[in-house]
Amino acid sequence: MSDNNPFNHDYAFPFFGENPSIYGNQANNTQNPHHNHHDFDYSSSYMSNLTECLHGGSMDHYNTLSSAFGMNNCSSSSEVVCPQPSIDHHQECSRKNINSVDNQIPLTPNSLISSSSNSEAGGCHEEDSSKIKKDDDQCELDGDDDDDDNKSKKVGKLAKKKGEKKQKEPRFAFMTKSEIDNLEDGYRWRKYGQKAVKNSPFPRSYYRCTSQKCSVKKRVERSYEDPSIVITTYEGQHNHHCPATLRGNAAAALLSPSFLSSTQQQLYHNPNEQQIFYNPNIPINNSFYNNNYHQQQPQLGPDYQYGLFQDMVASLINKREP
DNA sequence: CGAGTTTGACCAGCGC
DNA sequence: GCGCTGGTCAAACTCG
Repeated sequence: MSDNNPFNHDYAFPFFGENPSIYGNQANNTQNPHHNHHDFDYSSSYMSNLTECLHGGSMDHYNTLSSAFGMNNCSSSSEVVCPQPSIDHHQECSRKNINSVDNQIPLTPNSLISSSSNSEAGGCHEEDSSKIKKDDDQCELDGDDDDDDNKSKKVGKLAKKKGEKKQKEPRFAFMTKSEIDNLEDGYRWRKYGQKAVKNSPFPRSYYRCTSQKCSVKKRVERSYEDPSIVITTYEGQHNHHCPATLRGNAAAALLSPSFLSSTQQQLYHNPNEQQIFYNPNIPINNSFYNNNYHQQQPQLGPDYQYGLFQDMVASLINKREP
């Protein structure tokens, strides 16, 4: 499959609510982010590059989006990043002064984006390929292995291809202020696991796309800092159309699976959700939340655009469909 | 009855 | 090597 999807990388999305107070703990906050358009300052190059992305242009998408998002080219970043948004990683990285806001390194351009290649940057967590390939392994084993007892079969499965490096699936994560854990994104998901998360009272749920041959997974967990925020991490790319997509809606078509992952579609399907994008490779530091997230603008530097991604998409839709 | 969920067990990776 | 943790499996269960 050609990499048509500019989100098929571990992109960072330096978009934050420009009015951070809306992410506070006011339960009755229903502010519509679309009311904030007048505050946006999308540069022309920013918009044109992004529009080109939406058109599926021939530009290198990585650079395009990076440019569109006002990022420097960070593909050669040697920053040590944490691919997991989990709390222990945040704390661990914080202890080690890795991308730590405590250390006055608040999401610098280099820390905002990890290598678009599959080479890990030697982070504090490196995933193992054997797990991701389990399904394939199972198919292979099912073919050449009769019914032994399940346990030995399972062990053999897991032991097979041990040591192989996995192909890191593209990940995309975002936070949504919602009371609903499993947000509707148009795709059908089967839950295959739930785990308690260290230092968090909220469990993390694991979902897999129910479509055959689609290996997309997502994790859903609640922020322990702000229980009203749901953190959803998508992994992989759907190889099929969204069952609930289009419906004759050209705007939805713009955000169809051929271009956007379910994550972005959710932007469309849930336009009233407050969403903040973040790079799942970057730890979310407590003090970052406390100092930047709830109380003031994140200090990302002059190259960064502030705003809600959905506003940006809505703006593009309006441009394309007057 | 099929699809989806729950939940305990298992495994791999990592730090110490 | 050991313990901890994240991720996954799969049997049992629930639901429509």
